[in-house]
Amino acid sequence: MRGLFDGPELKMLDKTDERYAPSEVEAQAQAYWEEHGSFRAEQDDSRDKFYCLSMLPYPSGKLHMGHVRNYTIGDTIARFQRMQGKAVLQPMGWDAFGMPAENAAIKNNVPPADWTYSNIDEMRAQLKQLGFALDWEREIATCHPEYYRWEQWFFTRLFEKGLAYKKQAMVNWDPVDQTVLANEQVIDGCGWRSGAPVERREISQWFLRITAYAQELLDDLDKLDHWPEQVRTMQRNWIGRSEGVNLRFGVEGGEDLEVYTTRPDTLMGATYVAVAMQHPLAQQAAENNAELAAFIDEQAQGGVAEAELATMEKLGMDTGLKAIHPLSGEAVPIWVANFVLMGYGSGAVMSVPGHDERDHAFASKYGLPIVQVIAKRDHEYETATWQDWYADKEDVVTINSGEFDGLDFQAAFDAIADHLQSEGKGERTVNFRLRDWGISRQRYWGAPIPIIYCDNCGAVPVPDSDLPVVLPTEVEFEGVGSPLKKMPEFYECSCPKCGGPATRETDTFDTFMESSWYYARYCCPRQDQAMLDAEADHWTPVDQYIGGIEHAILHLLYARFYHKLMRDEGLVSSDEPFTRLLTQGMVLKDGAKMSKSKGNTVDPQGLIDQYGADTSRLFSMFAAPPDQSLEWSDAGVEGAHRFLKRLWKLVVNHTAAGEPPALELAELDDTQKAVRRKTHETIAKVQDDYGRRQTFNTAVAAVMELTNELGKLASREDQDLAVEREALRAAVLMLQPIAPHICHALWPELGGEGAAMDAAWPSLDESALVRDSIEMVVQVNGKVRARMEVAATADKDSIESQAMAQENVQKFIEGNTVRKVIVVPGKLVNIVAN
RNA sequence: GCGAAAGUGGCGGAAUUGGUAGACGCGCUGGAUUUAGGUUCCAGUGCCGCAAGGCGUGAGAGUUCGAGUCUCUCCUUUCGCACCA
Repeated sequence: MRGLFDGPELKMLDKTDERYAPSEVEAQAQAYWEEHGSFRAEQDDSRDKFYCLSMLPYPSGKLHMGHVRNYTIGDTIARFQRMQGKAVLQPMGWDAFGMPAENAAIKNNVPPADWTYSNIDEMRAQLKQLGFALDWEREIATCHPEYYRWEQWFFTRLFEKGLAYKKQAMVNWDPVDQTVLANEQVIDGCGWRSGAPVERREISQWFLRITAYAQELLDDLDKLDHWPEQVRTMQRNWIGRSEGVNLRFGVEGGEDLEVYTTRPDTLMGATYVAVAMQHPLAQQAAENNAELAAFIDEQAQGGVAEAELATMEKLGMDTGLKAIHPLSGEAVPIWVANFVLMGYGSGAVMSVPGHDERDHAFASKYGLPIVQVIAKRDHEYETATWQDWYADKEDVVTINSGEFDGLDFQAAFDAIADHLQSEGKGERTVNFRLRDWGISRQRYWGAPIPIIYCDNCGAVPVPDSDLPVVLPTEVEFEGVGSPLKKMPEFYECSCPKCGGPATRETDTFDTFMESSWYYARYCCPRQDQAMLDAEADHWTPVDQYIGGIEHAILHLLYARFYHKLMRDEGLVSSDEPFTRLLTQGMVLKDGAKMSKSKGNTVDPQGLIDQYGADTSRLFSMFAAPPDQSLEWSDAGVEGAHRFLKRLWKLVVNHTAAGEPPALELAELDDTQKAVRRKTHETIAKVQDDYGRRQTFNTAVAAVMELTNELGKLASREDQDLAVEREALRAAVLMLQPIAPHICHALWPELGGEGAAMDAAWPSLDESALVRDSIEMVVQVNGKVRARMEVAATADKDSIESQAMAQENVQKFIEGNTVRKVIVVPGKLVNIVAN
């Protein structure tokens, strides 16, 4: 079969060829776009800018269906906005650092860089095959020194500002492989390779002070009114602002013990204090207590993931030390408990077993005293079970609290906080659940942390002139520890301050560092004099961001934080990086997430080869709304393909009937008017679905309805053809964002000027929407009993009387009294009778 | 354990502001075209019932003239939990 086009110029279809041949259609369309630089983004002050961004992929090998879905959503929005007249930027790049490259290196004996770059080449080719309107001139890979150079530079700025600092933090330690494990590498408490029980171990690591921005990160969530509410809620909970009191228990013969509580009103119910195993008091007590030392040792087993810590059995042991209660002056025991985390607050908590479930279970287990200090107002408080003792904040009063008795929550909070404050034993504090961001990774395939350690000068940032600190790519990879630690040519250096012998940091950055600012770098990817420039400020913030819901907290919070850091460095002027967010759902097969380990993946390449890019794109947009999970279906793909074939044939048959005359609105019969109304209803709906609702599945359904409607134009009168032409032109333009190749081919057939992707969105004729009459439903007691045609201009009274006159309505109200009639104009009438 | 979602025919889903439940697609059934398979086209298709009608959105309660939609309780599934990306 010969091709439909001889070259990238727009050509008319061969009228003898009625068959839809996606591979040829798609190759021709892509050649045209390539030739015309159709995807290039340029600043154009005559048009509004629109920055459409999909989360950049990790180059793991080949595209998977999740990628196809994500980038089709992004491309659909980008192409739609372009048809709305916007200057659109849609870039693409690679989140190229990470563990899988190291794992592949160990397994296949390939350097991580080689593996990564060859994956990028493969995936780039696939993205091009799918016809995404990406500006490839702006492509970046985060493993390029030209990219991470600026991240290193920015880190040294943060270091100077005191926003980057070092402290001890817990990691998963594999005692056999002598290496740090990621949480996902800890399987049932054991290392994934060695199988050895994992230990919790503290090492010195770099942190970014995200807590300094906690309040702003929380407050600005209110500005993000185009983000899904659940994402904002999750971030709010993650930041976890609470108001409470930092208070101090005295310790006999030692420094005061500080605890944080949000419930100072229950302070009189604190019958013991629990400290973390790494707390100095615990360590001190263990020195003279072999049993306690053994307990602490034993509890160091296991991983550091919060889910693991939160579900493990709550165990503890008495230190033998006593704390002095700040109100009562009584001595209460100090216990070590495995659920108290050194990293949170001060590593110590006051325990109120009368009103906290976890404390209650712990106290019951170890025979510690339980005291009730809150009761529900106006109730007998001697109740049978402790759960009835009320830890609520509403409608409660304090009891058993001496001078603080009889107060409600807020009064007790204030009275006790004020008392502690005046005694110098505590102060009101705002606390956040959010912890500072640990950015050190003991891995090779990442951006080197630009710090030099000098015995005289301490930690010294690498000077700008020495950046980037380039990661060596020729490495021996054995899988035990980072290769950088075995490369003196990398870590041996001299101190930038004093010139003395010094050692370079061998840890690398968390890969979230790269993905926290790439969106800004796309705007000026080749800028070699600065991290960002004016073009970055022109395009940012991103107008539409699309990515997986799994990034709802970490990535999105880090990127928001980074944006504020860059703002405060004068690099951007906005407060938030992403104006609108769409979180796409997962791609499932047989009800489970597609994954290699489950063996239920579908290779998009096979789909493209068999059906073409347009069918793949159409299916992924039609099968489910974008923010919900998408259930894979081979039959559904067939259905999408069938629709494209039908569309192709519709256009071929239409053009075969000859060139239609101009529309003569006055001459249209009722059928023609109805089809024309459908056309314009569809334009209005699809525009709303693409733009406001972002429900692409219903947009496709609406276009399908429109093409189904064309079957009603049975004859081939001139005005039939004119109405059909208008409908088909609209259908092709409305489908262009989703199935751009076939629409590119069909558009000139329908008299379209230029390329379909450059065309303006079809204009809506409001007058075509006008109806003479409307079908309304008549209910009796909420059940549908009749349908009737009502004049569009009818008032409520005439609608009501028309409804009452319906034969079936009379039948159902017979013998009853009509109590009420509700008329919802244009929709229904409900007659209440009994 | 904590946080966030989801649950509607045989299947994916629709119902946008509390107002006709099941749009659109798949599948299935029947018919037409075809030598046949496939393709394509037409009609039907929530369940029970001959029909009239009744029932029906995970379960149970509530608010309302009216609830898939709002409130409460419960069940199930999925996602995230700070070193996977």
